[in-house]
Amino acid sequence: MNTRFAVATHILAYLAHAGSQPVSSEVLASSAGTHPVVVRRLVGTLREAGLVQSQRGAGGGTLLARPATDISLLDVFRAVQESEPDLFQVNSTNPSSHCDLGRVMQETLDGLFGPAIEAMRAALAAVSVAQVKEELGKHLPQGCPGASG
Amino acid sequence: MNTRFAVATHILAYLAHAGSQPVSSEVLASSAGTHPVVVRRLVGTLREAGLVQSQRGAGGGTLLARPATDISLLDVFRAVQESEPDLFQVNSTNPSSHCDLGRVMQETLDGLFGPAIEAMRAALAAVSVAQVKEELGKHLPQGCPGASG
DNA sequence: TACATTTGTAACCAAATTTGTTACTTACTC
DNA sequence: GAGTAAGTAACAAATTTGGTTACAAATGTA
Repeated sequence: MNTRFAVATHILAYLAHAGSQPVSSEVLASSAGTHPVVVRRLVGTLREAGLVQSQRGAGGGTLLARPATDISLLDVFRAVQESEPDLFQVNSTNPSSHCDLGRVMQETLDGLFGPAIEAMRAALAAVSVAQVKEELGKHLPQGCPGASG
Repeated sequence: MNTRFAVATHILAYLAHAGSQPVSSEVLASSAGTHPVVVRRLVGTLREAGLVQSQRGAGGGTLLARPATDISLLDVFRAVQESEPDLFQVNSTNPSSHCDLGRVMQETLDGLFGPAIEAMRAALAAVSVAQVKEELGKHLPQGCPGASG
């Protein structure tokens, strides 16, 4: 199973809530239910994508690189899912010897799956990390971090 | 990488082309560039989903269980992708101890990702195996199986 | 009946992926 | 200098995936 996308969204929603206050990998890991090193790895990916920035040393941590309203779930998806969804990939290492049917099939599938991928991307692009934070706030019971504000 | 969806579509397009003539797993495997047993495994899944039917013994093989125009890529996706896309799953085995944030996050993500999944499903539902076959025919160079008809 | 063919399926292996973990270096604050 | 926290390499365990062999069950044909 692949939890990186969900964990990344979790982290970004948390950072959105923390505002300009850097959050340590330890705190993020505790909240996301994983290991600090896993968080740092993931944060590294998000940093390369320009979504967050980090500060080393005492009092350091990670914070959003731009407003939460300017980060869409599509940005997160692109950053974390190294390639476009591999759901639609043929076995390119073993092309059919006959007429290179493998390549033709790939072309055909690309053309037919394109709209599906585009539709999903559009839907993801329509949701921002800020919205995720808002939704989280609504669902959180009172007395939890973020529930009040 | 997960090639089952593409290989399944490949197989179904081939069967659509073959019409009422059963096709052996050996032929399908050769065309899809994989192993006959892999094809039989996949065909087994498609059979459970009611998309194909098989005949054992000499002259046996697999054929479509209903017209290719009545099999959508969404049918294939559902049959082959055992669960809904796990792209959007949180690490449920390790929920955040504090306020069960993990569960709340899952609920929130489900609500926000829902439209993305629905959009992709709708796009997949709009394409039939018959259309895939047609597209393949267009792309195939002359002299290949299926290029003429 | 005997035989060839083909599916159904179990079992196993190798490769890749994912997550967790330890350990260590680098950088920054006090 | 001491303490804190990120960056990163390395490794292990679990899971997934695709390929392969082997064999039983079913089916058509001589």
